[in-house]
Amino acid sequence: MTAKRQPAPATAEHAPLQLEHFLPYRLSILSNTISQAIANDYQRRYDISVTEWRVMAVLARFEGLSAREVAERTAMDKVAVSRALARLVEAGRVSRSIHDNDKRRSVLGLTEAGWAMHDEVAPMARAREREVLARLSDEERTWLMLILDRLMENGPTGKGGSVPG
Amino acid sequence: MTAKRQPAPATAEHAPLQLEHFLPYRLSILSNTISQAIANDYQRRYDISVTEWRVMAVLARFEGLSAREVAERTAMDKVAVSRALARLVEAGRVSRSIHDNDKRRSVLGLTEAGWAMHDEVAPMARAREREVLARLSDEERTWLMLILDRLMENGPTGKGGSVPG
DNA sequence: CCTTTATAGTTACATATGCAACCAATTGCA
DNA sequence: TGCAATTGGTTGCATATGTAACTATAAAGG
Repeated sequence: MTAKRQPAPATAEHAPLQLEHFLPYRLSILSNTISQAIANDYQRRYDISVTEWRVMAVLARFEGLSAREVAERTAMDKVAVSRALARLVEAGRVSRSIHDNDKRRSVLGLTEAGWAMHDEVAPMARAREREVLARLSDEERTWLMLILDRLMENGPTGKGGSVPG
Repeated sequence: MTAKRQPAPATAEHAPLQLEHFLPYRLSILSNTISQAIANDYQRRYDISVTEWRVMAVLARFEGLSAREVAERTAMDKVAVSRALARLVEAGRVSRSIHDNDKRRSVLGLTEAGWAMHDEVAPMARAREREVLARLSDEERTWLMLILDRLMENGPTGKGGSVPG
């Protein structure tokens, strides 16, 4: 009959991770929960996924990008972008034409309907972000931004490229 | 060369999101990149996924948990845990028996092989974490921990507990 | 020109994940 | 007891995502 629930006796020899203090784990929980909370605001209403929304957000700022450029700006891979675009074009939210001087490239932009949706979702997303940041003091917010900049410069692992794969 | 991509003319009227400064987006990139970097260290070598590793990490600290308790401690849902356990038991890394007084519950723990793997992977994971944190000053590290605590207390959206236990 | 190599984007397949329905053991309570 | 409600866990199905292979243009070099 072994002891009940305490940290396993093996602890001393094995030095297990404390997941709840482990940075990657905490970031993952935090990130998922926040993104999910925002997504809930629009996913059902507009039948759109997070990746699709990100593509729209980029196209709202940069008119006429190609799919590859969208991939760069969203840090998504090109397959994900391709699929998101297929759905968005199908739904009439994004327009796609072919580049004049390079028939491989597409030229992308939001349609009227795309803009209409964007103009409803963007403020909701910003509101959620404010809600989260409201839990912090001014000082903490300043540090957070600084720290994120630091962690992400040259890619989060410092190895160079981001999102290894 | 065509003019460098400017914010679309529509910007003024539509106030698009600046994804690269949007907290949820940045967290998501950072989190994925770090987790992926760590996962690369062990995924191929041991044929194990991030969720499986998390289950093992919890079982390394708490011997004899049930599947539901593992789910609580990892913030994964019970289906994910069930599937991770199926693979881990199959691979001989986790032992599963039935609770004496409640035949629904399983009683889980690492096997010899499980411990052996754990003892190789845990130090690598910790090393990666240190690598990331090394980009910050002592002061920044302190703030980061504080800020994460703050953002995650009562669940990241402030709506309800998400990492109980 | 013709061949080689690179680039934009799509498709196919295999795996992962989320949700709902489900089975079985347990508990609550009339 | 006996039956409804609850809980631990698994399974099925529908989606999502990553990797590699593929098509089509384009660029580079003989």
